[in-house]
Amino acid sequence: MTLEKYLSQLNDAQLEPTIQKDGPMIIIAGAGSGKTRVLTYRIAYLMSQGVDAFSILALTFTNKAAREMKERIAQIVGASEAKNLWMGTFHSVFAKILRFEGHHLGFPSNFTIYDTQDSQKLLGAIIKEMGLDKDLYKTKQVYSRISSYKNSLITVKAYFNNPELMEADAMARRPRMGEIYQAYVDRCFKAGAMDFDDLLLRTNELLTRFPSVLAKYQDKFRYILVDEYQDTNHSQYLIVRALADRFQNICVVGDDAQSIYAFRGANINNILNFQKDYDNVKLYRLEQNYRSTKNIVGAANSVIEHNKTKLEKVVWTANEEGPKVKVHRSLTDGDEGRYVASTIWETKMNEHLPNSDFAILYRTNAQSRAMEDALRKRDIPYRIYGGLSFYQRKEIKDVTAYLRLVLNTADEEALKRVINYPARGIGQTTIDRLVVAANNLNKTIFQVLKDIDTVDININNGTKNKLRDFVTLIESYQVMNQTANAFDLAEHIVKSSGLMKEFNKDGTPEGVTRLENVEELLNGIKDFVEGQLEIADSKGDLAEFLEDIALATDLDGDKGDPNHVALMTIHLAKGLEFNHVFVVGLEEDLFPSAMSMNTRAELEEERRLFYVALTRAEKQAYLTYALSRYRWGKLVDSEPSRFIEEIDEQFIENITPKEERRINPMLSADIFGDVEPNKIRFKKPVQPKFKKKEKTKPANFEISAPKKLKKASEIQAPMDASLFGADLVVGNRVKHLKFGRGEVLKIEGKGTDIKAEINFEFGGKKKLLLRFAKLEIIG
DNA sequence: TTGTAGTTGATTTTT
DNA sequence: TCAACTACAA
Repeated sequence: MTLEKYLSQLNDAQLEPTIQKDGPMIIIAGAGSGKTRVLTYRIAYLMSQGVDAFSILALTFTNKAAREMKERIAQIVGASEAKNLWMGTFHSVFAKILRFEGHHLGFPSNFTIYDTQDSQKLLGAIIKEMGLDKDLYKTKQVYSRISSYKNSLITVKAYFNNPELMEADAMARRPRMGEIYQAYVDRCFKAGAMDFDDLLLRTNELLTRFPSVLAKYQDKFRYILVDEYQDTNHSQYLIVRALADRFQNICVVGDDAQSIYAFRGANINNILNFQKDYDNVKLYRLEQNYRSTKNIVGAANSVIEHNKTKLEKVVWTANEEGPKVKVHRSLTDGDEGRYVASTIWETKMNEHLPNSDFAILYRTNAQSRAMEDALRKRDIPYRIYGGLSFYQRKEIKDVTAYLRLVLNTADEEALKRVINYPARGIGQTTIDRLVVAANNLNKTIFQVLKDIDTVDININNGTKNKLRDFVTLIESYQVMNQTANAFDLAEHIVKSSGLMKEFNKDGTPEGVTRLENVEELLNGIKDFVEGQLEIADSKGDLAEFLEDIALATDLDGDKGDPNHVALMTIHLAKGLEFNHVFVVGLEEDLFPSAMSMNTRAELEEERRLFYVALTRAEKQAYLTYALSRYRWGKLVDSEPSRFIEEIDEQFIENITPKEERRINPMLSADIFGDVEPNKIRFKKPVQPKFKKKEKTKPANFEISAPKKLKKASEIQAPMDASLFGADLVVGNRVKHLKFGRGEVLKIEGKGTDIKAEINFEFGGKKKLLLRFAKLEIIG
């Protein structure tokens, strides 16, 4: 397909910014208005106009968004050209640049990236070393304080020059914040480590202090595109400004109504004031929503109307009206889960939908449990996104800490993590003394370890021997790293360090899972090494792998069976879409969160978050809430969220759960008896205490549903058989969205259950249900 | 120095 | 509720 054909898919509003080649421009893109399409086609268009892929920089909010966009561009311009684009998150792109240029700032090219955990551990250690009260200086709070300094480009020096900031900290009874900040920055520097915020802050430092470096990258990135501009913080804003300053070919895309990261420093003014930052800014609006039904768009619009701070725009849709947004009330969070699970079950069976058409979105990760339990009872496959990501699990961090240390022996957090794990008889006292010695001598801990014989330190000879053994161990890994690839090294480390034995030791189910996770990590390294070898200028070495995982999120690398219900926080769901979306836990103090109701700005952010949630839905949105919910292990009463009330009534339908009345006559009489069907009562009802929430569950409810379903699928079966797989035979070559090309090995089953075993290029042999798998026959 | 029992405190969101 | 940290005994 030619580029013209692609461009012809766009409407006028989309086409204009797509082929606007030069100059500063801003695209205000409403939810579901096809902004990703505009961005990808625009990049393809630029390349068709002779712009070198190497000089295009596209910054996205997640790695996943970057990867998907790159894939789509590859389809248009070819993979080899698309490969040369600079496309990724702010963090990953500038981490790469810092590896090249970090030496200007005194950082080694193999610097470590500290994750939140590393940073907080280091801060905890510093607070302890300084002899401060840990209840007053809570590591989490100190960390977020420092993070916000960094995001606002307040360096240690700037901090001490700013009496207001110092006073604010003193008022918060933390007068020594500045010293902690200083110590933290020093220690990171000495460890050859940068935290997430440093990746941006140090980039700024690099571009400001070294004009030649700035000029180099200004000249390189002649066209800059920034997605999700409403979520950029001050630090990111300055980087973009600096780089775009020379050619001013800057295109930012965003939606102020979807700004949901102010809590971590995103500045909505970046998008509101963009037109003031550059001359002759072209403004485009994408207001037609292609994603959702009229009812969903209408409901979302009526909610966001309540916000005062916003850019004017009218999101509309030509899509069908669709069903109304359904609002459901439950007694408890457990009932809420059962309602969601049974609705998914019925809908997917009645309408023959794959699990992947459904998503459950919530405000806090803790809410996933009730949903999980209910889905598991009904055998509905699901996947939880976010939460504790794979790479943050203890056993994974244990392994990667060894890898980090091999690469960068200055990495203090990695060293502290592994020096006595598995146990080697090197205790806390010894480590404390080592840290003190390292600080006094201005050496890294590893250097002190290497010089343990000459350093004046109060450690007995037995322990010294253990320390020497440890040094020898790490150095042997370093030698191996010279020649072996990342996989062989990692495997060797897991076996020889005693980690494997340690994980093997306990036979508990958790221990087994841990082992499996380590195995998965090793497989991941193997895949990475093999994948990287195909890329020309990549060695497939350890450093690249570590950088990859340091910046990876759980949303990345969506492995396994793709046909599952998605569970995630609303924040994670941004940019995604699903046919059926359940937004659960719509209760005051939960959503909006109790911690975000102090100021109008905070509440408006919660409302934008709700707007994002609602606009994820294509066909049907459900809003659910419970009258009481377990929080902190206690059953607490809750009121419906104000956001439900804010939706224009014409777009919603209140579902009165019949089974609630049936099994709880007392309830229907006392509480709901006088409620009209389509009206929700917003006064807090007098709540009888239900102790045994499990027992109140109607027993026949779960049994009746599957029966009904079977019938439905039987009726549909003959029709389906003719639709799916009829023309697929063994030996066919097929193409799958996720697994790529493959060959059909076997076809089995009949009716709706017709399955094919296919050997894919990515992922190997898979059995797929043809009624769900969207296969394209290619030969 | 190690292991365990008991206590605490956190649940807002994440690159 | 539960994980993570602390204090204490061996």
